[in-house]
Amino acid sequence: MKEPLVGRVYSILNSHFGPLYWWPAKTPFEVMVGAILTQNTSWANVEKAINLLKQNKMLSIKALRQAKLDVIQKNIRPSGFFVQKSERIKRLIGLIDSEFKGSISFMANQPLPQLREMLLATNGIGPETADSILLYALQKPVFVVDAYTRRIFGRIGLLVGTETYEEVRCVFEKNIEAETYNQYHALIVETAKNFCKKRVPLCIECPLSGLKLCNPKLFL
DNA sequence: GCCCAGGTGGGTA
DNA sequence: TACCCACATGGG
Repeated sequence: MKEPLVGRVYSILNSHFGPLYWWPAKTPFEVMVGAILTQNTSWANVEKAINLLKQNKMLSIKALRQAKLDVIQKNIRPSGFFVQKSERIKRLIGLIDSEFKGSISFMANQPLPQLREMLLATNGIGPETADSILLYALQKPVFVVDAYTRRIFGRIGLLVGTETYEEVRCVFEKNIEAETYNQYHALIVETAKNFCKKRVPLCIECPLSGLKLCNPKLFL
């Protein structure tokens, strides 16, 4: 079937970009906040919000726990959807406090299935946000599926577009090593940022024939 | 001025 | 299940 392509694409992208050391954040909690702020939002706008939070010494679980909603909203305004996102940040902190003693390191020691279930049960945390938190903040072996993943692998022909989130995640998790989940998602985002808007012709080596397939009508 | 961005949840048929 | 829509800012 087509699935071995998942591993092949990883090799191609990894040799092109090299290690990317994701997620772009200094602490696990910063990853969590970033994961909420980036919901349907360009990273450039998220960075503005993150920088505001840093400037105002708001980017800690303690500070955001104490902060009122309207204060959080002023800080995260550049990332858009700031009313919803401020509530989502509060709910995430509420989960950490009520279920994990307010401790992210304690949270990280809990088993993956329960963690994922609790995150998904939190209003405003869907599968992508949950998995970004699990993988990049808590170091759990989960592959993150995002719009870039669907776009790139749709163009390649590996996805038809009707797959559910869980179906796409399973395709990746079955075909690559857990140690590469972190780097692979980073490579996908990097690829999309570098190529999708520039309309670079799709070019990939066929794993069976070893021939390079170039389709000038298909673009990443 | 228009389109889109590293989603999510709620409503409707 | 399969669509629709609201949510909001900032860059191209």
